Amino acid sequence: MSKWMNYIIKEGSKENKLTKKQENILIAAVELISEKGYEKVSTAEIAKRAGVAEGTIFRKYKTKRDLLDAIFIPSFMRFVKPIVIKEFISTVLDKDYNTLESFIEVIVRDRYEFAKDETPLFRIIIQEIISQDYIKEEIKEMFLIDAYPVFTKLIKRLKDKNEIIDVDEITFFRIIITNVLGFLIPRFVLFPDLQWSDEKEINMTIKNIIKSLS
Amino acid sequence: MSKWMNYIIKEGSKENKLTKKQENILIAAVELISEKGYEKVSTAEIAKRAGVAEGTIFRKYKTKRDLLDAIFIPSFMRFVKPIVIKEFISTVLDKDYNTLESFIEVIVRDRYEFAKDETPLFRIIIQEIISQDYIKEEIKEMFLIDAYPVFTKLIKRLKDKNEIIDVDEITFFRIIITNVLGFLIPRFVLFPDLQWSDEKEINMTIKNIIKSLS
Amino acid sequence: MSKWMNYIIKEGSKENKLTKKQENILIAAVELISEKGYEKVSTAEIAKRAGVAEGTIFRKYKTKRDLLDAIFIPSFMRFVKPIVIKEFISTVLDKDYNTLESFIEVIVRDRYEFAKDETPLFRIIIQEIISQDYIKEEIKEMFLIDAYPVFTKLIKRLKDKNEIIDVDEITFFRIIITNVLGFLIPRFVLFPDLQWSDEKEINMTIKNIIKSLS
Amino acid sequence: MSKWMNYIIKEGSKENKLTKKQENILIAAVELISEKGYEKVSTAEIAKRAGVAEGTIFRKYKTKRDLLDAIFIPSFMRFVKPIVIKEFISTVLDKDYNTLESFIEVIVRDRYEFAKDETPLFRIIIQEIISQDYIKEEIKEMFLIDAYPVFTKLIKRLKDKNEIIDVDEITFFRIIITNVLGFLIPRFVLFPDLQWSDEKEINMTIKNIIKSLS
DNA sequence: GATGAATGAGCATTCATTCAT
DNA sequence: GATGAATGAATGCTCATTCAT
Repeated sequence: MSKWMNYIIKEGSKENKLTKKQENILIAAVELISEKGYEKVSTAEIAKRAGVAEGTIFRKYKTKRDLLDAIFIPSFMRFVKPIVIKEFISTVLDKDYNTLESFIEVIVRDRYEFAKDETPLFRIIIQEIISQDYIKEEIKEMFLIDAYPVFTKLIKRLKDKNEIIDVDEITFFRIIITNVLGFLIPRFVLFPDLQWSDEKEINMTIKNIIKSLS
Repeated sequence: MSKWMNYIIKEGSKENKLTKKQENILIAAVELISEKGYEKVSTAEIAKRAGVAEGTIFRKYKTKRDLLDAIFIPSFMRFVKPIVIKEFISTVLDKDYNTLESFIEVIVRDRYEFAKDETPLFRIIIQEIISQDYIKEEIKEMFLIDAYPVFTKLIKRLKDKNEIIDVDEITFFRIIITNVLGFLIPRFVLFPDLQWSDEKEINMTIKNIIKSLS
Repeated sequence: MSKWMNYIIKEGSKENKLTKKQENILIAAVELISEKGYEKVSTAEIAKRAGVAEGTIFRKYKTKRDLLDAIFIPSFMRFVKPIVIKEFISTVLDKDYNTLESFIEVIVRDRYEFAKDETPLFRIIIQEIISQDYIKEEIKEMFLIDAYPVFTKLIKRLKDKNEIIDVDEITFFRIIITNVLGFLIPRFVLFPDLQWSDEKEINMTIKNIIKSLS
Repeated sequence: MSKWMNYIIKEGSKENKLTKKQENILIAAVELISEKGYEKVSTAEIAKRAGVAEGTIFRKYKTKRDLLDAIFIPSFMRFVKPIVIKEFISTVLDKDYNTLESFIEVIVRDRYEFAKDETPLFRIIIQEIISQDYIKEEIKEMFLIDAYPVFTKLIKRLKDKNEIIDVDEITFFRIIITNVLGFLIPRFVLFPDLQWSDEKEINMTIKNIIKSLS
């Protein structure tokens, strides 16, 4: 089981400890939804692959949607939050990652590692962001509440060092997101079978972000 | 009605002329599928928005999937083929677009115009490519049959002029696709509401492609 | 076109002359219903094979059932009536077919010829008799009104000649029907592909009827 | 509930025990299909008569056709197999039924008992044989694999005793089938309401078969 | 907690029939 | 008379969800 599958299970278990069966349900759901898409997978199918009765899913998750959220939300958080939360950015800035480049590099590589190690979860995240409008609202809100003030500080600091141009917070965010997803979506969702030189792509993504900002 | 909506309708009418009601069905289907995704839209919903009886849909389109294909296939062709078909590339090369930059610029701007003018169709295309594995196969096949030989010539020519490095055809194709979609998907599908400087993004996309190739 | 297909068309034409298209509809309907059964054939299918528009069928026949009746009723009459109607029996009795055997032979051979020459119509008749309870009522009524009195006379006459035992009219009728259908249904509907010695079977059927009656 | 309705339910229960509701579905289906024919009965109608929700039918039987097969196949086997399987024929031959007449009598009376006790099932069998061509193929195959070799032995034996003429296996089979169905179809399917002297008909059927064979 | 039979609203699809042209 | 687009009720079937055991 992957590191993050493990994390989701642990997360869920803060409130109610997950049984082995509940674990299997989550694993089966991630596999199937990632392969076929949320709408095309039936709860009966998930139950069958998980080796449990059809009703068992609904003991823990009131609805099918709840089950998806139990997968999507922590995955999404893990993927997005580090860009967004105070602690992460402070840490980065306080450390030797004191330049723009080291900061961007950490972000890109971390996102890449996640998409690579947890491709099924990454696929689910992308599917959901595309099809669920409400998620875009959540992202916007999350950005405004959590990221905006931190970004203000960060931008000021980098600008003081003459490392970046005078950008507003939204543009700063957008440039990073666009470049990261612009690499990871074709790489892991659309054309995973093509020949990719990942290291080269990562470096180019980093450089593009920096160039856009400086 | 948009230019390309119009095109789909005209296309269909080569064989069987579409009635006003059949037109309304297509328009309603594009709107709804683009908004909610193919799986989440019911034929009853499409019929209702189109102002027709549910049975009317099935007079023209044998299945719900047929209806989607009648929208998807011509849109997809319009989006992808110009990169791929002989005539287009020959034309480009024979004209004053004789340098790499002019060639790339035409491709990027054309794709951008399509995604901008026909955003609902573009959203449908992306949804389908993500969820339908068989489409990836079709793209691969289309590439091998149509694009590969033309690309060979094009690459040779550009290399002779020292405009590009020594890349194989697949890499050439991949670099273009990745960069174009890496811009257009966040721009029109994921975060259409953010503030975008389209002209700047287009230029950066062009430059990134060129840089990757040279 | 077979003799009896021709007859059905002529029959219908007593009131309204059938057009060529209406003829084609009848022909197509007989073929398809005989092959696939009434329920499994759609009016659209019949229209297509007949080379007419879907609506055309309903100009002549108000409902699909009307169309079947236009085929079934005259076919059925042709098949059953001769046993039942006065004129036929009188004719038979007045001629040199003056013995039981000649009478039975005419009936059996006529029925056989019909089933052989008009197998599709015969199949439709059998299908209908099996599935439509109201037809059994019609047969009963037809028997009581038309056949009963004639049979009374016929039976008396044959009994006077000592050719038959003392049977009531219903039994007389039943013995004939059973034996004829007991041969023709397996022969033309159930197992038409087996090797059959028709002449031998016909003779045996005749003999069985006579034996049952004498 | 009849003996064989009971058997169908038990049969099904070898693998999955049938619930009371599933039993009711089978009973309702047999009644309705026998009365109106498979095509004319809707699953909604069956569900209503069985007193269950429509979805309940499809929990056990994936399709409406599966439901019919669950009724038809064991009924058909019960009706046909004894003529066809080794054990039955051996048993018959080894016992005191050592003459042709006793053999034929067992077959005819068994078939008659089935059609009498399970008339609805018998009606369904006949409907199906008439309308489903693939069943005729199955019968042919079953005959060739199971019955043919046993018939060869049986015929040889009877011929050695001078009880029958020199007939091939197919003819032997056909004569029995034709005569049995030629009695039972008019008796139980077409005109069940006529006055029948069953004992007399059975004897005549037996005699006809013997006469045809000797 | 777990089961799986049962539910019933919802779905895509069919098709006899209508009617404006 | 003929057409064929349009209809809408009905059909077989799916599936998330419930609940008695």
